[in-house]
Amino acid sequence: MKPAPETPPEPRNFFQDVYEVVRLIPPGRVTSYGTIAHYLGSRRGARTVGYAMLAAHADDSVPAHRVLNRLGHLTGRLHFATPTAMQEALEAEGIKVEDDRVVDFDKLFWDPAVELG
DNA sequence: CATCTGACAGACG
DNA sequence: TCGTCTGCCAGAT
Repeated sequence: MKPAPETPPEPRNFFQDVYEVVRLIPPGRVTSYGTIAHYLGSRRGARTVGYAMLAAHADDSVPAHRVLNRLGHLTGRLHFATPTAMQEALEAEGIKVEDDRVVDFDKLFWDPAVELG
């Protein structure tokens, strides 16, 4: 048995975990920060998920444009290359966006806890 | 080394 | 019903 002086119960990389889940979001579908946080075990860690998305910019394989807040608003659109990049990326997948909000957000919602098991 | 901020969400008065 | 505060985690100053 190792003393594990600096090893928390589960040192899982939150960011890395977030990236994997986001990568699993199928085209034409969307999810929310809170849902991902909840799926990862941090119920109130939605904020950190948003922060992870910010860092995800360095990774093209992470479709950050499919992650919105719980209201279906494009909260992170200002963080993209251009203010309209996020909306255009969504529309390119067949998702309608009106007034910075995803239309039929409920129907397009993708819940990892349900879709993945 | 201490403090604040940030792409959120839920609880409380 | 609305406004305000706390919780979460990592990075920046």
